Amino acid sequence: MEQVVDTTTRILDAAMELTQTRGFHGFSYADVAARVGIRNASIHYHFPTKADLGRELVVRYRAAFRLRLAGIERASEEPRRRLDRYARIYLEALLDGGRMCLCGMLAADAATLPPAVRTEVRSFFDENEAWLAEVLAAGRERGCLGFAGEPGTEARLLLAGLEGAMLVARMFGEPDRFRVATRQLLDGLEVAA
Amino acid sequence: MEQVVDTTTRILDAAMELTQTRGFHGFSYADVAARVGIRNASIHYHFPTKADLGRELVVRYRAAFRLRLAGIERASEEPRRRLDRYARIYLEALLDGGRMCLCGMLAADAATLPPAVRTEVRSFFDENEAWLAEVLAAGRERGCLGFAGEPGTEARLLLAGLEGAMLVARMFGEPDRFRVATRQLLDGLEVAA
DNA sequence: GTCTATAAGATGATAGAC
DNA sequence: GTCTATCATCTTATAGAC
Repeated sequence: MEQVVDTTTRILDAAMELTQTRGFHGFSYADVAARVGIRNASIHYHFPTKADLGRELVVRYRAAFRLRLAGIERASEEPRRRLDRYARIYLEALLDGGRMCLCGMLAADAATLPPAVRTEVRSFFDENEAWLAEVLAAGRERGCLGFAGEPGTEARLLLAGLEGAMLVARMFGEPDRFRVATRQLLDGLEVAA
Repeated sequence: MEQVVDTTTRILDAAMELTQTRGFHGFSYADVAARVGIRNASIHYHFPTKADLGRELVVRYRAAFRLRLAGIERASEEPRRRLDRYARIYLEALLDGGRMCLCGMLAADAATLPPAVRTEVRSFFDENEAWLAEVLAAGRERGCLGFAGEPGTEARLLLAGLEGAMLVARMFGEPDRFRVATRQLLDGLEVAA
């Protein structure tokens, strides 16, 4: 019976959960080692420095997000439904042990982040804003979504709203706050009948 | 020539700036000591533990906010203008060395926060949501603001939007992102002519 | 790939002199 | 009130054996 997932992946899984709940400086190699069941020093074989680990964390996160976005596109044509499913990604993190969005958490750590990590986090926001902007633009063109201004700025507002709602909901340990905020945020985009 | 501000205040000032930019675990007593110009150990005289320091930080922040809210109420009767001024408080932090809202930052640290600090942070959000809810309710009653649902839930969305917009704007070092988001957020509350 | 051992530095905190 | 000295502990990281 072989290990289903390799050590590198298990390290990333543990580090991701720790980063999402405690922040990049809120955990140590010792915490990761304890969860993976190896020794502190062994992690350095897979990720020489914490910056390397952090960078890989976001690279993988971005890749996973791209897959989910592609999945959303396959699952539904309707812009509003796509936005619902998008918001659900964040809700799932919140329900999974009160996790913050990985990049939302790292954004809080911005000032102390290794430069390579910061670059990746920025790319995450750029990518997601671009995707949301396209969905919003398509929705307006179809006449099912309505908003003032550019799709790009509306996308930024939406993403910032989701991150902020996560942040506060987590502070209270009330995922429902996020649910309510999301509904309100997306309902506000519906075209008035 | 006496010291204009006492040491306790100067410690709080330094610790606040560090918390807003680096997070609660992103600075040490040594960092504070260096900025205040005293020794590491001297801080313990004023704040025995870091939890004490953190708690006082939020207590003072809340008091300062209450003063600003009172100032806004004196400065303007108009709900929309009150919201503008309210958002400006956060913008000022962003422009002052890229500071996050103290409690927004601490919300990211929620999982690792001393219990006493967490309680204070929650109170900050409760207080501000209540104030915003009143402004929103008054605006709707006057017919100058419009929104669906309860003033309380709209207030939460607004506050979460501000926190999230700060978080992302800071990540990019672009306060203008916050400015744009704020405008969009508040314009969306204006009643359609 | 994982281990033990170890380093060099930082961390929050305390005791006691001044 | 602030200092020096000291503490136990934790941190990231490296060297070298297995």
